[in-house]
Amino acid sequence: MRGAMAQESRGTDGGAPKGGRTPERRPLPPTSWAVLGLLSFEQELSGYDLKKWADWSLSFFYWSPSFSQIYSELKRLEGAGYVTSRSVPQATGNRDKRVYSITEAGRRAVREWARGAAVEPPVLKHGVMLRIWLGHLLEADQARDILREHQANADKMVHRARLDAEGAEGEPSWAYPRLVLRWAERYYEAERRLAEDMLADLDELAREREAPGHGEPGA
Amino acid sequence: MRGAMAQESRGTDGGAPKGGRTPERRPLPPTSWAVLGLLSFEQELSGYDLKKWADWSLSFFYWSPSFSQIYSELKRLEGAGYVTSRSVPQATGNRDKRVYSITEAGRRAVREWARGAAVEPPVLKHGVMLRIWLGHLLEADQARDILREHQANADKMVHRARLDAEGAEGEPSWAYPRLVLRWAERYYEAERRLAEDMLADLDELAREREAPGHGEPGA
DNA sequence: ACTAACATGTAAAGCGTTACATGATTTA
DNA sequence: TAAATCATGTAACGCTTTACATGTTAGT
Repeated sequence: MRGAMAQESRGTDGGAPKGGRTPERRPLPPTSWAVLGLLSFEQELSGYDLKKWADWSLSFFYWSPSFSQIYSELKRLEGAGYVTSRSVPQATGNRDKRVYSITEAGRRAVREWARGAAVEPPVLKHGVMLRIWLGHLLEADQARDILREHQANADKMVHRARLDAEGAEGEPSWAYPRLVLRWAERYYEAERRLAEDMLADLDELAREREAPGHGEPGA
Repeated sequence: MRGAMAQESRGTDGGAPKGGRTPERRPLPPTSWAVLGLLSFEQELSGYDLKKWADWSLSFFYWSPSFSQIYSELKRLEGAGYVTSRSVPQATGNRDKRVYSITEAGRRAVREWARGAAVEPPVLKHGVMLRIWLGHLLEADQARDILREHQANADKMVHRARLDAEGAEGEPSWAYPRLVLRWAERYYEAERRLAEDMLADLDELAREREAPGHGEPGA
């Protein structure tokens, strides 16, 4: 069974509801748009491929998905009629592969989302800053150690983003992803610099505490 | 007897398990540490107060909590024995207020967390960059519009962080929060600058597309 | 012989937001 | 008289991660 001619396309029921009540008219969550967005570049991708592409570019500024989330997003998108899939038997006796493509409706939907969405401030969850913010609970010099480790992490990201951006050179269809990877490179450089500034501020704070009585005379 | 006047302290059962099996030995989620951290500065705070303090500082780099989350976190922390609460009757016929304080066990726990947690890369979810990344779906100049609106948002954040940092001046116990607010100020300035660089890159991309054939000769 | 990569999924549990519910006081 | 502030919570829902389940092939 399961694929006479490597085809067996499934679930193109989406779009129009079949029952009396609408099955799901709620807007898709942002991560769905990210997956659909990935499919708007390439022809056919498996869940496994999608994870790789996401790690290669989206992970720097948006999202580092798990396999399980990729697969459930694909199911959702298929239910909405935004992607179709077909099963591809593997030559090597390995498990069959299911590859996904964006539909015309899907392409229209991402385009509308990308054009019409509101400009919202980025969401940042900075655990390092949370710990510095609790500096009164740290031991002497521990804030410094945390910041230096954070800088090392930022350096790694700079290099990764640079490599990935270079990998995108020459491909005209990746012009925008390349732009964003360049942005990411600079972003993590900025993180590094900001940590440097904060280290200087910590020094100043320590100096003020060693020599009290010099507190701003104006206040 | 732990308070007889306007007291009614509840839920100090935490710490040691009462049944045969341990009720919850899982580590607290990061947002719990954020709430406990807030309580490590001030003596007694209500859920409402906590929200205000969180908006004032944590919201810039970590978390902008909802009331419902604050209240459920407080319940969790009370169950763990990290905070205690007492009810304070309001003079004005308004609903009673419940104020929370950190316990010694709580203070020890946050301290250990702040000192021992791993340095993890910050989590960033940048919707603006996601849309630029999908630039091939946008209309001409739309990427630019998005970036400029993003810059305006960043400017607002710079001003807010500056004001809040100034508000923290002179209070020695807020030295570290003030440091982090200064960091936030510079962070949003950097966001602004990065958007400026990207606008320049977009111009360059447009020029390359108008005058083709100049593509890097070395490749 | 082991590890990494390929390949896809289910189940459970926790995190977090949004909507709902209630009501007094103060300020415009 | 309308809105904002003070004040606390429940319920529902949806997003996300983690653990589990399974098996082949290629490289070290």
